[in-house]
This record gives sequence, structure tokens and C-alpha cells, in this order.
Amino acid sequence: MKASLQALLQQSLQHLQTQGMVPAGVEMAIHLTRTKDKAHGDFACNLALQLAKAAGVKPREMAQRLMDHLPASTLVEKVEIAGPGFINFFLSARAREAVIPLIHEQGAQYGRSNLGQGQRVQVEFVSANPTGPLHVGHGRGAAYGAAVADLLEAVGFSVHREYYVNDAGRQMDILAVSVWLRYLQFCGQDIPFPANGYRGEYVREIAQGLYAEHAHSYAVAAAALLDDLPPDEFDGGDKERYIDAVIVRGRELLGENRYRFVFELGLSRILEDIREDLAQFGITYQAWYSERSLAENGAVNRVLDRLRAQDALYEHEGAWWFRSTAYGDEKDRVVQRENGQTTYFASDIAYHLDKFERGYAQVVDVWGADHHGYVPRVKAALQALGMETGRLDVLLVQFAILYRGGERVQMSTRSGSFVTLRELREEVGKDAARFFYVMRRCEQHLDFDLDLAKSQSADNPVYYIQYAHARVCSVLRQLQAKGEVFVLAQGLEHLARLQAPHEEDVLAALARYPEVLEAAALNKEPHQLAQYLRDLACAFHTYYNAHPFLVDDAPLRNARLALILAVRQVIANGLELLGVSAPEEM
RNA sequence: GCGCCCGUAGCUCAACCGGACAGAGCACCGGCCUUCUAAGCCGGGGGUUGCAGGUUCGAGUCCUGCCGGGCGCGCCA
Repeated sequence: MKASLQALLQQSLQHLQTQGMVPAGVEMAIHLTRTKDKAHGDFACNLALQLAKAAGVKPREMAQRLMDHLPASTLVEKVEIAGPGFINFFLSARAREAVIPLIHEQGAQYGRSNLGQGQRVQVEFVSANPTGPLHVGHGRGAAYGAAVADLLEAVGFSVHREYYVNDAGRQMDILAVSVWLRYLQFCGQDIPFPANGYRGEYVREIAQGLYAEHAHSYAVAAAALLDDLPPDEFDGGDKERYIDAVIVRGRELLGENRYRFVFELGLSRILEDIREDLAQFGITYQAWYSERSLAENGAVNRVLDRLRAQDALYEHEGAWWFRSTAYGDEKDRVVQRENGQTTYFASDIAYHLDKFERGYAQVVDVWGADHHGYVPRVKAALQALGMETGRLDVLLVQFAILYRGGERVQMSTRSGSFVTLRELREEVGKDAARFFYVMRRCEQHLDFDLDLAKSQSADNPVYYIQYAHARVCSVLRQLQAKGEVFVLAQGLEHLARLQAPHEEDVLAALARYPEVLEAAALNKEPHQLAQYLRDLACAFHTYYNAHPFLVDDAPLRNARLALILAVRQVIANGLELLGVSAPEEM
């Protein structure tokens, strides 16, 4: 619809240009918007306002010329010039109704498009360290990333969803010794648990499993382990130094093979948990990409050599630094530590180079907002490697704050209040969680009201939207109970009967859906879809309250049913993209 | 201190590349409620878009400064 009107304006503009009434050089994107006010018609265009200066005429005069040369169209009822020089389009009834047969014809495809033309896009999201279960903070990145990926797919991009697994590095060693120490406790050893270890119950469970299957095979004497370690925090020492010493000692005592086994056990059990958790949340990936693989296959060293070769690295105090300040970062960054270990950043350079070399038209990273300081250095590295950093889009997701009973739920790893995504899902359900997480712009802090998310009332937007879907299903059941059947052909034939203002509102909302999808996808703003669905549900419920659908007048009845079945279809289509179910009854 | 994000109705949030009178929901006020799905429906009031400048036909949106809040500033990941 929008495109058709744009084409009309384009023709008019070209006509004026060939007549010399508009300078030929002026190339202007024709920007059509839905009007806010019905008095302004259905679509408005500000083209005349933009052209006026170049053409040297008043905006309204410009608008008049554009309007005079618009080709005739059955879509348009009338065109008006208004305000400072807007051109307002009023659609014909025929054009308004056209959306109904279109939706019935396209079904689940309605709203989808081929804008992306199959271009490959990678979306990396969540990528939480596999050191414990996902918490509610990860949930927002998960829901948001998944929705962005699904939206991009809906408008024709070929989307590759990826989880970057941080399976290398010190945090993983801390997890490994945490599991091992708990295991030793199961073995009956009296060993203090480090201040900096992972204290979660899940660590104990993994340790218990290890003990159950392997008894004392991984046990060592407590004395050998604890002998001559630096003091832990409880004893006035440094918890970081202490745990590092425990890692070193553990590796010595276990030997590399046994240490590796414990390490892998912890990693695989937690990854399994995360994967299952996300699957329950309706999220699956095309790839789980291992950080460790980058070191093992030499990619990290290769990228460092490449940077060294172009003098982007230098040695200082025994470490190797990347000259990121030369590419706009605040300070230079270490890529290889004094002890020879490459840093997380080095892996991440290799990973991002790999993404770029895989040839994606666009690389999307979804990160927590606390990582924002990390963006310049990754872009700096890519730039140093000669990559076009514009292909990388880093989306920063702000934190979600949970509220229960009007009180903020305190969240810290130490506090007992629930923190895991799984617990959230169990409390409010997958649908509410998915929807609430994407209801707001990602750069906006999210107040997540648990009571509202659980409530079965019109105040709860998820319930309200799902209810609209269920209500249509219910009307169909009522129809059946009356011994009637829905006749689509008759309904489509009599769409002209749908002239009530409420019906026009619903029709307009339905027609907007493809535009909303496009904007939500291209701007990577799933909240636009969420808001839209609420608006559509509202238009429907209002209509429902104002007009009975199951009237005796069969042509009218079938026309109305054709309309509300279209509503049901669009709600189902939209909810699916957000990972929310569309129930047939509530 | 420096950097990034945010500041819109009492509350939670929208506002499509800068467009017309800044919109919803909740709360509040008034009315209705024997009827396809259900304490629901209809209507109403409510704003100097944090403050001060600037850019222009036009600014919540762009620029500068200030105020307030969040986050970041490791040879952690």
C-alpha cells in the first residue's frame, strides 16, 4: 500500500522534473508516514516541504503541483493539502478492505517480506560464561537477541544465530576447582571453600555426580592440597591470589588428564543446562562457537602475528599490547600477558575476524550494557585488520530490574532471592517473560513487574493480546454451537458492509503490520512489534465490545468473521516472532 | 576525573530519516453494566518533553553547556 502511494508520488515528481519545475538533480527519498490524526487521512507525505527550497516555491504551492500531477488510482479516495504543505492521502474503501483477502491468502506469511534479499546476517547473543546457570540479566539479552534474529529472518535475511562459549580462561579454571573442592568434601575431606569459588548449589550437584560415578578416583589428601597456600580472604589474604594458588596446586596434584576431566565435566554440565534452559525459553542456535577452539587451531596466534606484522602491536613490560588508541580507543590493550597467556580480548579479535571472514553482510552482537566500554577496542582491532567496521552492529541491552509486590527484588549472587532465568520462567511463564523482556527499547532500563506478568487481567499486556486471539477462537466455537459455518467467500464478497468506525480502526491496524515488521526488523527494535500487538488487540477488543459478530444477516456475519479471523492471524504471526504462544482458549 | 546510555503526564513507557494539536496503559474523576468470555464497558481531566542556549520553514528527536540517574574505565571474562 505504502509502496503504491510512493510510486504515485514518484511519477508526479518525475513529471515535474522533466517540466523543469523541480531541479532535475534533486534526488529525494519519498517518505510516507501513517497519520496520527484521522482527519489527516491515512498517509501523509512531507515531500513538498522538503522540495520547496530547492524549487524556489512555497511549500503549499509545491504540494499543489505534486498533487496536480498524481496519476489516478483506485486506491485513493482523495488527496488534500494541509498544514504547512503536507500531502494527505485518504484511501478508498476498496484499498482499505484489500488487506482482508490478502491476510487470508498469505496466512502465516502475511507481513513477511524479502527486504533482506537473503543477505546473510549473524546474530550473536547471550554468550554468558558457562560458569553457572543463566540469570534474569541474561534473560533480556536472550529474549531480545532471539526477537531481533527472528525479525530479521521475517523480512528476508538469512540469519545465523550463534552463542560464543567462553570455555577458556581463568573463570573456567575457578569453576573446575570449585567443582573439585566440593567433590573432595563429598569424599569426606575437611577442606575450606575458597572465598572466590563458585558457591552455587549447581556446583555441589555436579560434584556429587562426580563422586557418585567415580568415588575417590579424583581425591587427594587435604594436607597436600592446603600445604603452604597463601591466606584466603577470610584469613586476611587476597582471594584472587588464593584461588589462583589452588588452581595451580590442583593441577599439579591431579595431573593434566584428571584435571581436564573435572574441567570438562563442569563445562559440559553447565553448557547442557544453559542449552536446555534456552530451549525451554524458545531459543535455539545454529552454532555454539568455542573460544578455546580459536586458541587450539591457531587462530589467535595468527591474528596476533597479522597485527604484529603491521606494527599494531608493541611489547611493554613483558606483555604485548594492541595499539588501539591509534584507532580511537581510550587506551592500549594487552593481548598477551607477561606469562605468555593470550587474553580474552585476543580471542575476541580472532573471533570477530572469523565472523567477518565468514562473509556476513552484517554482524550483530548483543551485549549487556556493562560491556559498552569494550566496543571501541573490538572495532579498533577490526579496523586495524582492514575490516569495514560498519558491518558490525553492537546492541547494548540495559539491565532489567525485577519488582515483586511493589518492591525491588535485590539481586546479587550472594543473596537468596531468585536470580536464575529458569526460576523466572517457572514463576511467570515463558510467554510473559519473553514479552516483558522485549516490551521496552533495549537501551531503556526495564522495570519488570512480576505481579503484573503473572496476572490474568487486561492490565497484563501479554494476557490482553493472547486473549484477543483466544476470543476469536471462542467466537468460532460459538458459531459452531449455533450450528452455523463460516463462509469465507461470502465474507470477502461483502467486505463493503464493514463501515463502522471500529471496523475501520481494525482494518487500518491490520494493514500496518507489514510496515511495523519492517521497521522493527531494520531498526532492531522488537518493542515496536510488542506495542503494535497491544494496539491491534485493543482495536479488536473495542470492536468486540461494540458489535456482535454472530448476527443473523449472513453476509454481514461472514464479513465480520473474515475480519476477526484476519486479526487472529496477525496476532498469531506477531506473537510467534516474539516467542509467545497464541492460545485458543485462556 | 574521563567515556557511553538514560531523563517525556502522579507511575510504567511510546513517538517511524527532524513534521501537523507529544500518544498509550495504570492510577484518578464521571457515567453505564440481565446480552458472542468472564469486575467489564463508555467518556473525562492531566505536559514549559530535566534546565539554558543554538541550528531551521519546523526540535522530544540534531549541536553546545549545565543538572540528575545508571554503567564502564584490569596483564578478569
